Order: sequence, then C-alpha cells, then structure tokens
Amino acid sequence: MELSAKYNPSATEDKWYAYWLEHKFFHSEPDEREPYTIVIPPPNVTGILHMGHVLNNTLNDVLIRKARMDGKNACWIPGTDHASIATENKVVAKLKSEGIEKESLTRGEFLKYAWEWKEKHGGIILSQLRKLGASCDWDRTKFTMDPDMSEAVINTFVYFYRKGYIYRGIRMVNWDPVGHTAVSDEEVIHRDTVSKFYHLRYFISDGNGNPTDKYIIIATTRPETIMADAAICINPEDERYHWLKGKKVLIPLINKEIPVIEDSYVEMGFGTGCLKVTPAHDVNDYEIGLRHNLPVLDIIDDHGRLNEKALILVGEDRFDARHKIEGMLREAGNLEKVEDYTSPVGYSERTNAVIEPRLSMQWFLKMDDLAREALESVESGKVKLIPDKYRNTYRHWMENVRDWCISRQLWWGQRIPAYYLPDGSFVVEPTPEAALEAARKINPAVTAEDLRQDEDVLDTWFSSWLWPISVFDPEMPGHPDHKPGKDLAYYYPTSDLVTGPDILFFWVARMIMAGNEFMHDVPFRNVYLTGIVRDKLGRKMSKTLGNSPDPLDLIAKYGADAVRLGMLLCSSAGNDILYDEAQIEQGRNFCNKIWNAYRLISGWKTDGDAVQPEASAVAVKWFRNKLHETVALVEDHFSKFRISDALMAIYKLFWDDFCSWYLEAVKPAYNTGIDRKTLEASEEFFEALLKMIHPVMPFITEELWHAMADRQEGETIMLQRYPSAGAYDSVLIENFGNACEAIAGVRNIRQQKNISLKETLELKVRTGFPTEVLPVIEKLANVKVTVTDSFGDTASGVSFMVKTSEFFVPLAGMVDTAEEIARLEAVIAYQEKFLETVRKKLSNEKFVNSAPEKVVAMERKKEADSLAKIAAAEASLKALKGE
RNA sequence: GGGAGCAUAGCUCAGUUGGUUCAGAGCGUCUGCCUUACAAGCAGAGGGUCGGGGGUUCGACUCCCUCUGCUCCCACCA
Repeated sequence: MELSAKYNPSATEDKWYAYWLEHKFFHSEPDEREPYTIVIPPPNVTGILHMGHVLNNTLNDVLIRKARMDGKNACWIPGTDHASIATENKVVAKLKSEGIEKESLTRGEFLKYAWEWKEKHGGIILSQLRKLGASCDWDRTKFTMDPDMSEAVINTFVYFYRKGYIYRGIRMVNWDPVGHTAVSDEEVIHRDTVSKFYHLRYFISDGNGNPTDKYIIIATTRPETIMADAAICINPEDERYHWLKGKKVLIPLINKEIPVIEDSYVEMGFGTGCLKVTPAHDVNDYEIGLRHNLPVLDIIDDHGRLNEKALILVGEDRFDARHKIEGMLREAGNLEKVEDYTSPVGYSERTNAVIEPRLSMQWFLKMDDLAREALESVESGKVKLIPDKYRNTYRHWMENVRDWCISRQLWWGQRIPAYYLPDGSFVVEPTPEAALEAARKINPAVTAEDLRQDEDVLDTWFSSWLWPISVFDPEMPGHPDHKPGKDLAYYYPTSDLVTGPDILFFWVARMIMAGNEFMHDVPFRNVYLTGIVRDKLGRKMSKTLGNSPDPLDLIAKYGADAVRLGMLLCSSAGNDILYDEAQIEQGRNFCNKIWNAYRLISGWKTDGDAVQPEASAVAVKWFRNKLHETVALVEDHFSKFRISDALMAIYKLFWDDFCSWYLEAVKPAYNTGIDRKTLEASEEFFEALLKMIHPVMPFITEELWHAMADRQEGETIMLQRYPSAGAYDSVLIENFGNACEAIAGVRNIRQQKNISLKETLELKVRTGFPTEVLPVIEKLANVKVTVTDSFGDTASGVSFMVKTSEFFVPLAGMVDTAEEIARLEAVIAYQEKFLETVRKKLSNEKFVNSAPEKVVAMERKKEADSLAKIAAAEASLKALKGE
C-alpha cells in the first residue's frame, strides 16, 4: 500500500485510544509488581482544558507510560474537583441570565441546579484529556463530591474537631463581595493599585457635638468608610498633635462625635500622621479597636454595599459611594485635597473582586502542629521538591502559617457538620442522627426539628487535601487507626506528583499534612513543580488577552503527539514555559520524520543473495552501541526528572543518528535489494526507537509499531518493555563520529568547489585512522579512500583535519593556491596561540604540582596534538608555496 | 518593606562536587540543493569577552563580594 508522504494524526489517534480503552490497558489492580502511582491534580469539574493542563498532564502521562514500560504496575487516578467558589459563581451567573436570583432559591433548589450543571459540564475536561492521550485509569475516576468522598471530608472535620484543632470564632476575614463568602489568606492576591489619597478635614468638637473652627487633616484611601470611624488616632510621641489629646472630633457629613486616641501604631511620617480608626473595615484598625475598646460599626453588607448603619448613601456600592462621597465632602468643605496614590490592594483569586476586610464568625483549623510535621517531611527529604529551590519558599510558608479559615459562605460543597441547639450551643457529629443523639445529652427535650445545621460549607482544599488517600479508601480520612483498604495499602504513598508551584501551599503542603495525620506517611515521594505557561512575550495566558490557544484546536491542527512534544521541548522543571506554536510545528515535523523513516524501511525488499556491505556492517554495529549509550543517558535524565533533556536525547538519536547517519549508511542503491542482516537490524532499531519515544508520542508509535509487523489483537507498544541500556563501545562511537566529521569535511569541500556529489573523489588519510569506519566514509562522501603515510603532491588538493587525523582530497587544477595558503596560515596562527596558552600552563610548576594528574596529562596531549597540527599545516603550506 | 531566584548565540535554554580540544543544544539565520523516505526535507556554514566590576585559586560560566537589570513569592503602612 502506498503511504502518504505526510503523517495524518486524525486517522490514527481516536482509533488507538479506543483500542487502549477496549483492552483496559490503563486499568490497574494491585498485584505482586512494584506499584507506580500518580494522582491527577483534579481540575475544576466544570473547567475547560487549557495549556497549563496540557503541560501538566503530558508530563504525568509521560511518567506513567514510562513506568508502565518499565514493568511497574502503573496507576494514574483521574478525577475532578468541585471547586466551590468557581462552580457556584458559574451556576449563579447562569441562573441570573435566566432571570433567577440565588437569593430567591432555597438551598435545596439551588443545589439541584448546581448538580444539573455539574452533570452537563462536568467531565468535559476529562474527555479532553483523552484527546491528549492521557492514560488514566478511568474506571477509578473520582469526584471530590462523590458521596463517599464527601463522607471522608465530614469525618475529617469531626476528627479534627474532637482533637481540638477546629474552633469557631469571630475574626477579621477576607470577604469576597462578589462570591459572597470569606476566603482564606492564601486566596487573596495583593496587587499595587492606583487609587486616590483623600485628605479630609475633621473638625474639632466643642464638646457638645458642634464644630469649632479648628480641624485636623486625615489622609485616607477609603472615604466611604468614615461613617464607621470609631476614633482618630495619633502617635503619643507626636508633638504636632499634643494639643489634640483628650479632644473629640466630628465625622464629616454625619457629625458624629468620636474621640482622639493615642497609639504607637501610627507612624508620624506617613500621611498626615493622623489616622482614622475604622475597626469594622480594616484589619489594623480592628486591632487598635481591641486595644482601646472601641465600638465596631459594620456599615458594609455582603455585597459590598453601604447598609443603613452608614446613615448616608445607604444601598450604594462601596466604589460608587466613594465617588459620591468625594463630591459631598468637597461641597461640605471637608475635602482638603486629593492625590493620586498607589497602594497594595487585596483581590479575590477566584472572582477578582476587591477584598473587603470584614468581621465574621468562621471556622478555623489550627495549623501549628500540622505545619511543623509537614515542614519536617520536606526538610528531611521524605518528600523531594523538584526543583529544590522551592524548599525555601515552602519553609518560609510553613514557619509563618496562620490558622486556616475553612468555612465558606456558599452552598456548593460539603456542609459543615455542626448542629445548633435552640440555646445556641452546638454539637459536631458526622450525621444528623448522631447529632440529635449528642444534642439530647445536652438537652433531652431537643427534637430533630430543633437542630439547625451550620449554613456554611467547607473550603474546597479541605476536601482535596485528602485526595491521595480518599481516592483509594474514603473510609480512611478521619480514622487514623482504620486499617487501610487493599488499594490504599498497595498504592499509597503515591510515587510522583506533578503540579504547578502556585498551589504548593494550597494543595501540596496540605496533602502532606493530611497524609502525615491519617497515614503516618507522606502522600508522595517527589513533587515535580512545572512552570507556568506563558505566551512567547512572557505574558500569562489569559482570556482577556486572547493569547491562550485552545488545546483541542491545536490537537486538531497538528495532532496530539505534536502538541505533547511541543510542550515538553521547552519545559525544564520549575521554569516558566514560553509557549510558541513553532514548537508544536517542530513536534509535527518530528512526527513526519518518524513517519518517513518508516516509509523508507518498510519499502525495502530483501535480496536473498545479497551479502551485507561493509558500510552497513559497521553502521549496524555502531548504531547498536549508540542506542545503548543513549538509553543510559535517557534513563539518567528521567531519574532526575529532566524530561525535556531526555526527550531531546531521543529526538537527536532518531533524527540525527538514525535518519541522517544510520539510514543513509545502510540505504541500498536504487532498485537493489537489501541484505537480510541489515534489514533485520534496521527493523530492530526502529522498533527500539518507537518504544523510546512512546511515552511522549503514544499515538504515532502505536500506529507504526502495529504497521511494521503482524501484531495480535490485544498487543500494544505501551506494554512492551522500554529498551534497556546495555554496554557500549565508546571507542567505536568516537571513531564513527570522526568518520562523520570526515564526511562533512568532504561535503564542505564539494560545496566550496562546487563539485557534485555524483562525482567520486579521491580521499587520502594518514595511516592510523581507524579503518573499520572507512567504508561508511566512502559511501556517504562518495570517495575512494586511500590510507597512506604520504599525501604526495599536496599542492594540488585540499587538506583538512578531524581531531588529530589529517585528510587530503586531490583536486588537480581546482585549487586556489592563494586562498589555500591563507587558510593554512590561519590554522597555524590559531594553533600557535593555542599552543602558547597550553605551554604556559605546563611551564607553571604550581599547575603541574597541584592539578590532578589526569588534567595535566590532558594538557600534554593538547600540546602534542597542537604540534602535530602545526607540522601538518606547515608541510602543506611548504608544498603549496613550492618550497 | 521582607525573602527567593534569574542574567550564557538572534530566540528559548543546558552546562550535574572549579579542570577532558568546553563555551554547548534546539529553533531561527545564511549558502547550495525539488538527490529515487521526508522541501514540514537534505547538505554545509556563520554566530557568544558566559550582564558590569572586584576577589579567592595553578586554573572561574562554575565559589565569594559588589553594582546593574528582570522575575517570582510573602507582607496590614492609613
């Protein structure tokens, strides 16, 4: 059958993925083999595949496929994350577009919509991963809100509550007015933001609530909060304001009287040195308020609007209010001036809303003990971070961690299992039944109807930190004395985790905590932290910039293998990836190269009588050694998670060594058959190469592996053993490399002298050059080689050197003597300079005495080689000059 | 404000205890080729004072100090 000159991925990818699924090659069950386990970083259940996923899951798939081919029992657990805030936002937005407000729904009604949404959109991303070729064990797919997974979360909550780690308290939290929930400190992103610095006049009160003509100036970025001011604060050391001590001032517009207090928190040099204290809307002010017993007046509601306690601008959004109050203050004569000002402002990671510091009742998990142990796990090397520069960051975070705010004012998630009695006390139990029983111990009269469950749900990370445990045995979390199930006992701890550094703390650190707590062992051995995918200008991929390509479009255009290779080419661990479509083109081109190598080999016909040419014999011998050498190199790269280096080594082995040198060396002349030995060796090499590439490019390798031989139904390249590194003869490899250089030398001369490849030339080489590789030179350079001690008339030809071997091509009548003299003189000049530096070293006693023997010997060899080269060049020069 | 990291060819990056002829790779560039696997290709070539300065050493891309320029993380200066 005639094969197309181009590889067509669309014709093969779906076919082979279906084949793999049909034969359950991805499925794993515990057995006597060594397990190799990866849990997927669960993507948002309603998310769509983006380039970051492509990078991450390609790496995961390469590792898992490599392990599978290494004979391990490889298991990659897929699944999705319920992503409370993100998903709830999407559902709320969707309902809103249909004219339904969340507030108008009961919790149950809303959750019904949410589950419908999840059923419709959930899992899209998992099907996209199939397009990429991900070899996940789909039978084990998990979702963080599966009933048993949710149960694990509840049990964990109860466990830590009973342990005394979970408590409830009023805290200043980061309020997200768009998500209508508190978020953790880690979910707040601080960005320098241009705003205004308003200088306001606060008039001194005469004591009866009436303004005098004296005033002080206070600088603030948030004039809309002045109605909640509880005091004005000055530094007690500040002599400028001593006259203010004990006075009262009036809040502009509402004329409310508030005291002047003193606190060293105020910096005299900043702003006007005079601070308005608004305990309800600023973390520091809250602290000051506590010290000075100030009342807390909360004037902003869940949506970020002023409430009735503000007295004015009630119902206005905080930013509208800021704008409006500026005018009102100016009109009232309270606005001294407005300056531009840049200051860090907190934004919600999920909704990008400006965070409103707000007091509220929340649930917290004590972190100190958990963090201490989790730090130890990394410090001791039980968990290795790759690259290890993240250890510093990790340590810093673990040593400064604050208690984890785990409650969220949302409905989509695991509801906190705290049940309130009518008197306000509460019990924490895994089920309503158990809660009732416990409540009756407090008050026997309580009925099920009297109990009210806490309205909040748990932070999503409070479920995903259990992921490496609960996917195998959801009964384990919360029960550290439970006997792990068969799967958990076999697969835990998992082997490697591949994820982004942005969730090192959110997720990785907390998984380590949960692992230590419930399994008394870390959840994984190695954490490979990828970079962030950026565009080629270094900008983050984002929808608004429109610089984020759709991976499925790329797969459709170039093929999944090309996309995978393109992503890996530029991905060294921990470094950001500058994505460029050109890399994916390179991947496509590589597919094509593989495809065409197959076309060549598959077209060869054996000629039963043909004996193996010498050139083929040495090429076969050389490539076998080269293959062994490269496998060893690749294994070394893999062991150090240098995936892109491993890939490049294979890429060069295939393209340069196999295609450009080996195949050209053994390729039979036009219309002639090939000998059996060479054909068999070629097929063996090609198959080994396919196996080496398979983890990175699963589709094309499966296609060609099947095409090259009669395979049985149920056979697959993905379960073949990865080629093993055998011994190799580095002398042969070097000799062959020198032969290649000699070939290049002749080709170079041909190009310079414009001599066609079809014209056979003479090539002389000095005795001593390994004769074994000469047939290859003869074939690929189209030369007739003579080994000799004497080049004869070197004036009528061109010489060149490979390492220390001298070659000569007689070219009667074609030599530009002047040019050749100039070239040789340049060689001599360069070598003499080089020789000088070498001799300088060797004449330095300190060098000779203190440097290792090997290094000194090397310098002596350099000296000898250089002398030889000079001698050769000088001889040629002499001949040219006719001396 | 605190901490960490980076700076090597036009671009993206390797360079693994300071020592192989070590200044590298891929891509791009230039030159010549539609050569019977592949022009998404083949052959060949050019290209860098390893950010600046100083120091340690027989020897520094590699270790130390300093300057400059980027990046990231953490952080409550209104």
